[in-house]
Amino acid sequence: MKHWLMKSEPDVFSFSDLKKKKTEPWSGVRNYQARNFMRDDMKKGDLIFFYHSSCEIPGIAGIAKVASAPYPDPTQFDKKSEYFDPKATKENPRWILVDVSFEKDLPRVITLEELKKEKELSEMRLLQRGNRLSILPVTSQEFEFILKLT
DNA sequence: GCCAACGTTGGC
DNA sequence: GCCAACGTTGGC
Repeated sequence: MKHWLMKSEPDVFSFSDLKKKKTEPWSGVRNYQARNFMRDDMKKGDLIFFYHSSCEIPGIAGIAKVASAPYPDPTQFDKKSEYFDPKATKENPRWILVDVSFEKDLPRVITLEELKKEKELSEMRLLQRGNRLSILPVTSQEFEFILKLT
């Protein structure tokens, strides 16, 4: 099983929003690398760190999981959506997503500040310079280590 | 195929 | 609000 970290701005869609809704299609990803992770590497049941970005206290807010196989992001076909892509067609969809579902709460938010302090996490993708990807792989070792921080 | 210009991300 | 870093676009 692979592990992931997915960023979301809590003002737009927070971990508690996911908990309320149970499952959410991860629409709106418009970056090829992030898309490829969802299309090629994610498997139903993979565990996800749900990360809050661009907010007062950035950090990992909870655990989610991949809840579907990959399928075309419907917002790319929707002219009224801010994610509409005129170059995408039903025959040739450009943007692929998976459903993400609530898995479990963490005892507390694990802050970015905290993660940065851990020597064991110095290689973590999230902490590398200039990382802007909204979906990142997390190694099993990193995943287990971070769980123990709570 | 190169690269300058521009837009976006996200921590601070 | 600032700005570093990076992705995308489009002219050539």
